Amino acid sequence: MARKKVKLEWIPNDAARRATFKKRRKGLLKKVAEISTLCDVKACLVVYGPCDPNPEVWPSPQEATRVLAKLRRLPEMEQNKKMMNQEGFMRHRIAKLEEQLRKQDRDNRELETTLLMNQALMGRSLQDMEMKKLTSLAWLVEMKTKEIQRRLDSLRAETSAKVAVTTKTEVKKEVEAGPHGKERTPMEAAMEELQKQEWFSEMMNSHEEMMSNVPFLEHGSNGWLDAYFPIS
Amino acid sequence: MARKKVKLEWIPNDAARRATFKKRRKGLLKKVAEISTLCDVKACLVVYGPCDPNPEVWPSPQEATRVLAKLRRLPEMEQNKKMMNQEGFMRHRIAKLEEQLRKQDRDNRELETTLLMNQALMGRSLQDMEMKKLTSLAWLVEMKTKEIQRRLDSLRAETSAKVAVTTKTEVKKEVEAGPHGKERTPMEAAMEELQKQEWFSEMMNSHEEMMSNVPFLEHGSNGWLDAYFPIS
DNA sequence: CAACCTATCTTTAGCTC
DNA sequence: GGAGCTAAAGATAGGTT
Repeated sequence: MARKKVKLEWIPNDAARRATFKKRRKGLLKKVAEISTLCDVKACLVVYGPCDPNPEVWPSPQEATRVLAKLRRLPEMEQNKKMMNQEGFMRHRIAKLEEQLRKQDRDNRELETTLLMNQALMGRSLQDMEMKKLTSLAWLVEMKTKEIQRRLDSLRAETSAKVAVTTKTEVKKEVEAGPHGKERTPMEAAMEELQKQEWFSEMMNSHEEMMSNVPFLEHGSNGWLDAYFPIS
Repeated sequence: MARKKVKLEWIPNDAARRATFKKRRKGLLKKVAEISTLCDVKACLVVYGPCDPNPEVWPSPQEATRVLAKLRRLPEMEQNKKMMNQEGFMRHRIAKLEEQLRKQDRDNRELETTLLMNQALMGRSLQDMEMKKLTSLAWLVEMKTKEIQRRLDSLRAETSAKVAVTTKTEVKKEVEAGPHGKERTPMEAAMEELQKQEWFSEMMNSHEEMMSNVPFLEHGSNGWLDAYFPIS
């Protein structure tokens, strides 16, 4: 942008590239902050450095994560509406899952808030908060914590009762019943096929690890599932 | 930035704010793309509009998701370390809250995955698949079908020739049970499933028209076909 | 409301230290 | 490598059509 017009292409010179990167990243951050202030909109920016494994994030990892969370949910809802509705029961299940997701999201945010409160409390107390205020605030936080704890517990109970059983078991039963049942739906048939895939069983058996390693959307726009199980 | 210097604060005027928003968002997107190109770094940007529920995303929802996914795993124990530790118990509570948060996050992702699976199974892949690919797929399946048919026929013939003595009905049963039995190949299984799909039948019924559009031979390698329908 | 205009403000490439 | 400088390139506020 100056002294010489630069072509929009990879800068071969190592030093020049790093310099440009630093300058521009700084500029970007400023711009994002500006639009966010001027127009009062939510926004987030993540820039990975060429070397540094942890990226520059704006406005904060928490916000960014939350912002992204919405991203995941909304686009998919749209697609569902467009799906051929010949399988209403499926849609019903999906709707239920989505509702659960939203619920968990709310809880998540609540937790985040509490966390933030605690952090803020801690930070401030170290600086300028008098003991009195600290005490009362601590009390407030305590209450809040317990309240959340109660909610979590009940949710957990409710969930393991209604949800976990409903979701996982139901699906499993359906699939297993497939060959013996009467008219298994295409989806059920597909599920049955799915279960025969080695990778699938492995996945289902190691949820924990799976979650962190799922190559979620690394394939084309269709997502990885298409590659593994495209037909149905 | 022009004509008049604007203070960095909320723009009260509604129209002006929206105008600024549009312009600046555009600019931002460009900048992000630029730094990404010039310095070859991963980056993503999400900007929510004031009204529009779905945000502007760069470079793509998928990429953004992936970029932010990393963010989730690494982040912030760093900031906490910087806090002076004269209040260890507080830190302890915070740690606990964070753990809860992480757990909920895992659950969230689990739900998301389940949801995705359901959606995918419901036919998302079908919807997204372009006609060309479908056509080619149909062609391939056609070939496979015939191949299997031939195999069946020859087997049938061979059997009835050699084992004419044996109970014919028995042999016949065996043969026909072949594709449906335990030893059917993945491909055969897939075939079987395919045949149950309505869209598939329709396609096979309008075979003539399809054949004129098959781009199959133009593909250098099998490309995506392998993914969709691996040749066993 | 979008497209275009342009004076003015902001960013930044290339240099120097 | 980073800090500072400056001139050129780029972004854009406010206005016009």
